[in-house]
This record gives sequence, structure tokens and C-alpha cells, in this order.
Amino acid sequence: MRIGELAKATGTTARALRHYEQAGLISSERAINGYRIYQERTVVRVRNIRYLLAVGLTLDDIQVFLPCLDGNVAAAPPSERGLQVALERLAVLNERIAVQIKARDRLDAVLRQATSDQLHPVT
Amino acid sequence: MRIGELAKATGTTARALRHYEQAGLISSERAINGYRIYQERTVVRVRNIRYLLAVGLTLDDIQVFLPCLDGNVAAAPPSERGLQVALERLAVLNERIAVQIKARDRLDAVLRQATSDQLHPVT
DNA sequence: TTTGACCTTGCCCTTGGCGGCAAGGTTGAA
DNA sequence: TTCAACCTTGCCGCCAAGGGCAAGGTCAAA
Repeated sequence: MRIGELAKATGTTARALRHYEQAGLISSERAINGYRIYQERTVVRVRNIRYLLAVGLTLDDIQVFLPCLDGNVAAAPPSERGLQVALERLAVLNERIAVQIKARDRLDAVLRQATSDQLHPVT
Repeated sequence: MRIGELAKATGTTARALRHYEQAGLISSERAINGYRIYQERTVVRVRNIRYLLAVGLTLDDIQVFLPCLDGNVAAAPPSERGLQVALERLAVLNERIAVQIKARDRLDAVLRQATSDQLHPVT
């Protein structure tokens, strides 16, 4: 299949697929005219990539999952290192979330005070 | 006071202060030699800017808070529009947090399954 | 034959808050 | 005098995952 077809099959864009290729996550053969030709299993591969992206990993992280990208990622976990990376990423995510919740709460507090000031202005 | 002094007083850098000035958040007079000269109250102003940044606003958002940046931002809330912007920003923050929590939970689920697979390998 | 859909590489742009560097002027102190 | 520490403007880089465009090649159908 060609890049446009793969894009449609995976709900992404040709641009993104070239990006994944440049990142070393997928590969392709070339037709005589230079067009990229993908194998059927690349569909699964790309879907797994998208899944891991949606899960909060980066393209760089996903490198580690390469060996198992053609199967069911959610069911067939990767190597030790894959787990390690995923754990680290989980920690990063949790950290980020915590920071943003703190910010949210502070902003919330400011607003609460602001509106209460409006209701009960300081005379 | 000059820029370096202000930077130290507010725990930031000269580079950041020039950035805030370019964003129209602070202003300065110039000495004969071209050096920026700040008033004392700019210290409070910059601290307020930093506070609002930490709270999750952008420099652009903070524009709206300009009229009250010299007082206690947390205690003296801004105009209607300031509140509006803050509310919108709060919504954005909440949205972002929700998305990341979803991602976190999915990654968590993957890992949970992965480690349970290791504990109870499929024979 | 010519249109139009598809493909190629390459390169700049986006968001945000600065960091860092170049290349130069200013000043107080040793 | 000359050095170090300060300051100036201006501009590129960064991080991430692509978007978008230019300029061109390819191919099937009408």
C-alpha cells in the first residue's frame, strides 16, 4: 500500500507517516517511481504508535517498543527497558499533572476570592 | 534600580525582564547611557507577573491584569475582563489536566496488565 | 493529450518563555 | 590604564509533532 492509503487506514496523515519514518519507527520499500510501499502489518504498527502517543509517550520513548510494535501492544508488553521507559514516562506524567493541578487550584483560589470580594466588597 | 538588581530582587533573569518589557508588561526609564532604570514598585509588579505565570496564565493573558499588577494580585482582583480571562484559563487548565489524567490512566492500565502478564505468563 | 489525484524532497512555521551568543558601549576599581 | 562586571540591541535555538507550501515527478482515466 502507498502512503495515502496507509494514512487513511490509520487515521493520520502522510506527513505524520513520513515523520514517523524519519524518527525510525516505521520503514518502507520504494517502488520504481520512488513511492513508498508499505506492508500490511504497518497498519498495526502505526496504530500502536498512535496508541502510545495518545498514552503520553513521545516518539523517542516509542523507539524502545519497536520490537513489539507489530503485535498487540496493550496485551503484549515489551522488554524490561520498555517497561522501564513506560514507568519513567508514567512518573513524568504524574509529575506534570500534579504541577498543573496545583496551578489550577491556585487560580481557582484567586478566582474564588475575587468573586467573594465582589459579593462582599471591602468597605 | 537597574535590570540586574531587579532580576535578583525578583528571582528571575535580565533576559526574562526584557522579555516582559517587550510583551508590554513592565516599563522602564532610561539612564543617559541607555541602561534601563526601574522604579521600586516594579519589583512587586514582576513578582505578580511571576505569580500569574506560575498559576497557569500566559504573558498574553496577563496583559489584562495590567491595571492591578502593582498591588496584591491575589487579594485585589482585576476587571470583569480579567476575571473572564482567568475563568477561561481555568477551563483550559482543567481540560488539559483531564486529558493528561486519561493518558496517565491508560498508560497505567497498560503497565498493570504488562506486569500481571509477567507474574502470570500465558503458557 | 491533458487533467487531476497522487507522490517525492526540502524547508520554514507553529506555541511559549525565555537561553545564549555576538558585538559593542559604560563604569568603577585596582 | 586596563580589567571585570555591568549594560545594550539583535537574532537564532529550543522542545514536539507535525502543518503547509513550493517545485517537481508519475500515473490512470477521459
